[in-house]
Amino acid sequence: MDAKTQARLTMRANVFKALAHPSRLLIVEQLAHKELCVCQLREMIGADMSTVSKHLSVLKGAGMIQDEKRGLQVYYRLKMPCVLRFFDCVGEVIETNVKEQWELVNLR
Amino acid sequence: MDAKTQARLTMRANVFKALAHPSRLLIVEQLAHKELCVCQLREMIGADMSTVSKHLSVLKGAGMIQDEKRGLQVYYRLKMPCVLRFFDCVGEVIETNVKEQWELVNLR
DNA sequence: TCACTATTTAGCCAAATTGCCAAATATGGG
DNA sequence: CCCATATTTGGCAATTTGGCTAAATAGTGA
Repeated sequence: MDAKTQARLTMRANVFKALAHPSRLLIVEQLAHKELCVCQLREMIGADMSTVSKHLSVLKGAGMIQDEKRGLQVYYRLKMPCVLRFFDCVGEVIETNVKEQWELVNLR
Repeated sequence: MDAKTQARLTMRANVFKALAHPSRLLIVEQLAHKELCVCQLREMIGADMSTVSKHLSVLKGAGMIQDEKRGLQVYYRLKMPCVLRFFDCVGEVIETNVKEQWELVNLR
């Protein structure tokens, strides 16, 4: 694998990595509806605020969300709504997996 | 976050986690064209065969690829081609990021 | 300025990931 | 059966990630 391909794939992998955590997926889902501040996301996720802040910085670092400070709060919003299209296929993958496992269990 | 939501998000995150590695992305890209055996993928990736095998088992565990043993070789193929649709958006995200960084650098 | 709130950052530790080597497993050919 | 090849598995060290607490930073209002 040449260096250029390696670089391209690493950048892409980083985008997926940003989505590879339940809390970060919840953040993306919620921001799909409307912008939210850190404290609102903290409530939804139920983790320490510092933890949520770190998750947000991961998503921001990957270019998926934007932040804007207004008064004391920092509001985040989805910058790349195209990532929402991922979820259909992800759901399809999971559905297929579960179906197959179900059939495996019912073998006789 | 209730347990059901947590479970749903964890399953989804696992699908993204499976794609969150350069070598595994290369595997998915290559299998999009045609099925390949481990040794062919090993050449493309340039890592130890055991390493490639482990990557393949991650993708298989996530339900993204299928394997079939024929003779000495094990051939893998893409089971969920819908994941290829991800790549358009991922490319868009990266393009936007790079564009913004470029503009930042050229500020004066 | 001082106190208060919202957020980020730093530091720490546990857990997960990655990649190699070596060993185990499976298959095909003499 | 014996040997060679293809693949998987187990084990280990190095690195990364995740989440907490505590400290630092920033904005608001008295």
